Parts: sequence; structure tokens; C-alpha cells
Amino acid sequence: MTEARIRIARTRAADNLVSIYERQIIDGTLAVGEPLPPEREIMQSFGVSRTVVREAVQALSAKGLVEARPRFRPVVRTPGYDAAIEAVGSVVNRLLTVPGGVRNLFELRIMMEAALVRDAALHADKNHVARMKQALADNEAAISDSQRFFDTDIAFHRVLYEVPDNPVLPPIHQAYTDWLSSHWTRMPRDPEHDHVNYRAHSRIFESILFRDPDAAELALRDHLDYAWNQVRQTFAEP
Amino acid sequence: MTEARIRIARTRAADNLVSIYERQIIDGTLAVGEPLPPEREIMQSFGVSRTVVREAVQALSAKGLVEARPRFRPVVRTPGYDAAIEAVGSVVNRLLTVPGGVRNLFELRIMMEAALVRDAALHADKNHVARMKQALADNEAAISDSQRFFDTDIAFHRVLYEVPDNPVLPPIHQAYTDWLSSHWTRMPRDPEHDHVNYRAHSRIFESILFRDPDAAELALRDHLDYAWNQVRQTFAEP
DNA sequence: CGTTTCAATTTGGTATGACAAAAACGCAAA
DNA sequence: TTTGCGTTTTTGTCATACCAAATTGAAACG
Repeated sequence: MTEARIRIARTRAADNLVSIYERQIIDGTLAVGEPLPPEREIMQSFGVSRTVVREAVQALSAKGLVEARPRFRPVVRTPGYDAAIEAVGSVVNRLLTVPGGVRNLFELRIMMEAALVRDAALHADKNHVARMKQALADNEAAISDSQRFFDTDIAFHRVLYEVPDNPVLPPIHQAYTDWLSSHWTRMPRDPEHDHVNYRAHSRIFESILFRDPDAAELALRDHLDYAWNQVRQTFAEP
Repeated sequence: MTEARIRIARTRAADNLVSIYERQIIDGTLAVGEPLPPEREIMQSFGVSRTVVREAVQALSAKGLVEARPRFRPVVRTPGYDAAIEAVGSVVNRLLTVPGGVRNLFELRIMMEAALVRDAALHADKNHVARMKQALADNEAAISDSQRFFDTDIAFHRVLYEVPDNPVLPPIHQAYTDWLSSHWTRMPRDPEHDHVNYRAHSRIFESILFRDPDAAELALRDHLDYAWNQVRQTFAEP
């Protein structure tokens, strides 16, 4: 993507190594969980200096292909959407610092979940409904237990991301909760909020049961608007 | 995110530099577009070796804070959603290689644009409608001019991402088109496709004009399902 | 005076060697 | 077999050097 736009991006030696190991990891030559060869070994087998090797390893780490902890051999990561989204974590954290960043991401979330509840209302099968019902029950049982309510709240929403059976979606949900949870912990704790939120979840669930996408979307938007009013209080944003 | 989960990740020397320059870039000490100091200068002012400096620069580059082209001084990037999404480009490219990756991302796109046309049908103002109308006209004029039709096609969809006035959305559209365009060159070129696609765009536009979100969503899903059948042919995926 | 050319300087990319500290390993003891 | 300890690897960092490309500034030119 970037590369295409850059003028005359002459090849850095490290890039070769990166693409080579990229291929080896993708086609399975390097198994998941296995450590990369020692740096000196890579040096010799490719005839490059350790500088280049280390640079390549760092690039692979930034791409989320390997997990490089200090002082440890880099190990090949399990490929997948979780790893990818985790790799973009630092980027998104920066987005949260730009003016209005939290609001923009939250609105994106509202838009996504609105689409998800519509989808759920139309396509949720018995299994999904059962899971939602269970999550809802757990949620009700956790009312006024601040931490547990938070967890069950997340669990309820997670089911929505699982309905379309697209493996990209659950990691996105995970990302949202990770990035926003740091603010949710600063949110005012009030059992009254729990009741309101539980009723909102309940309303969403019923709309899905009735196969009514419009009602489901409306309920979801009411719910998240309310949640946003809670979240925004932890910021100086207008 | 990752860092919190890692055991005892003792500070690497480069991390200090990264956070220092991160702060300087965010608070404006280092203006956008300005190059970072030369590596040798950074060495001296922080008393570290060039190895560490180069490692830090690479990390900053991976985070999307600076743009480092080979042989050039790294320049501070304009912060924002474009830069962030571009920084995740490599990650997403990898997602496209996992089995079913293209399909999953395409379905995510369908879900997003379905939500967008619903939103447009409800909230598009005169200005947006005018832009869509113009884009549609351009699209019609480009029929059977393969390259221009592709461009105007993209431009039409882009308007949809601009309606909600959320700065996160246009870069997402940009990302989708970037990823797609690499496959577009392999797609079958047929003027008949252009006609079908133009009529689909036209149908979407009319549904938005009539303030009919259901019709708009239906039209968009038909359109993208058709597009998917074109795209999938460039893959071996079932 | 402005523009172009070209050589000197600066700067990034890479290689090499070295050393401390931490991890991995192997071996011996319980 | 498990545990503990010492040895060997391996990584993190530093220092230095060289090359090639980019930048700069002076000189030549119109």
C-alpha cells in the first residue's frame, strides 16, 4: 500500500529477510509457536550482518507475525485476526489521543453494532438466541455487582459479533472493549445504571426474538447513546 | 495493549526514545512534515548508540508517527486516521492471505456499506445528495472506459463514507479500495459489467433520494453481491 | 541576478567486533 | 524424576568503520 506510493524506495536489505520469513511463516515452513533461528545463524545463512537481521526481526514483530519479548527468541505467532488487531493496538491508542478521537470510535461502534443487531434480528439461529438468553440472564444476576456487570455486559455484546459467523468481527469486539475499558473503569458506578443497561439489553434481545430489525436497531442506539453519555463524562470533550 | 500482558518486559533502551519522540510529536514540539534530527545528533543528545536510535526510528515508523523512506530523513507524519489506517496496511495484507480472508473482509465491507446507505437514506443532506448525483453522472459517462469506470465507481462509494461526517470512515474506504485495487487489475473487463454496476449505483441513489433505507440496503447488497462474484473469480477460493 | 552544475559534505544503510546480562542448556545431586 | 547449579548461548547494547546516496553550497554559466 504505502510502498506503491513511495517514489524510488530502494530495497533495504532487511526487507528481503522480512518477505522471506513472511513467506516461510505463511506457508508453514516455520510452525506456529516455534522460535526463529538465532540471529547469528540467520546472519550466516543469508550472508548479512546482524544489524540487518535485528531490523528484520523488529519489522516482523511490528507486523504481528512474530512475538518478540526482550531477551527471548522471537516466536512465530498464531496467525489470525486476533494477532492482527492486537498489532494495530498502538496505532489505535494514538487515535484516541486526537481531538474527538474517542467519540469518533464510539460512533463507529454504534454504527457497527446497529448493523449487527439488524443482522441478528434477521439471521440469528436457535444457538445464537440461546447464547444471548444465557448472557442476558448472567447480566441480570450481576446487577449491582459492578465488575461482574461490566463483564457480563461485554459478554452480551460479544454474542452479537458472533452471529454473522465472520472471524473478523469477534476480534473487533475485543479491540473495542480493550480500548474503551480503560475509560469504563473510570465511569460512575451506580446500580441504577445497571438496571437501565440490563433493561436495554433485554429490549434488544426481545426485538431480535421478534425478528424486528428496526426495533432492535432503535433499542441498540438508545442503549449505546446512554452508554456514551456515561463514557463522555470521563473526558473533557464537549 | 500487548505490553500489559507481557511478563516482565524490562525497558529496552529504544523504548525510551520512542516515548520521548512520541510525546514531542503529539504536543507539537516536532512540527508535522519536519524531519527528525539526524541519527548521529540524536545519539549524542541522549547518549545512546546509533543502534538504539535506528531501532527507535523504526518503531516510530511502524507506529505511523513518522514516515521513513530509505536513505531519507524520517519526517513527522500528519497525525490522523489516514496515517493510522495506512500503518495497519501490512497487517491487513496478511489477513488477505489466510484462508477465506478476502471473503471475510469483503463481507465486512458489505455490512459496513449497508449500514452507510441506511444512514445516508435517513440523514444525507442536500450537499451529500448533490455530490452523489455528480458522482453518478461521472460514473455513467465512464461506462466502457475500464479505468475511468473503476475510479468513478470508487468515488461514488466514497460519498457514502462521507455522509456520517466521521473522519474515521473515509480512510476505511480508502483502505478497502487500496486492497481491492490490487485484485482489480486481474478482474474480467466487460462493458456489460459497467452497465450492471452503473444501474446498481443508480438504484442505490434513488433509494436514498426516496429516503427508503430498506430499499437502499437491498440495492447495495445486490450490488456488492454482484461485485463479489466478480472479485472471487480472481481467487482459487470456493 | 537567477539558474544550472558539480564537487564536498552530510547522512542513512550495512558490516564487524566486543562485552554484559539474561536465558537456555546440560549435568550432577537429592 | 525432580531440583539446583554452573556453563554455554543468545540477545541487548555499544563503538567504529565504510560505502553509497542525498543534501548542500559554491562555482560556473546564461
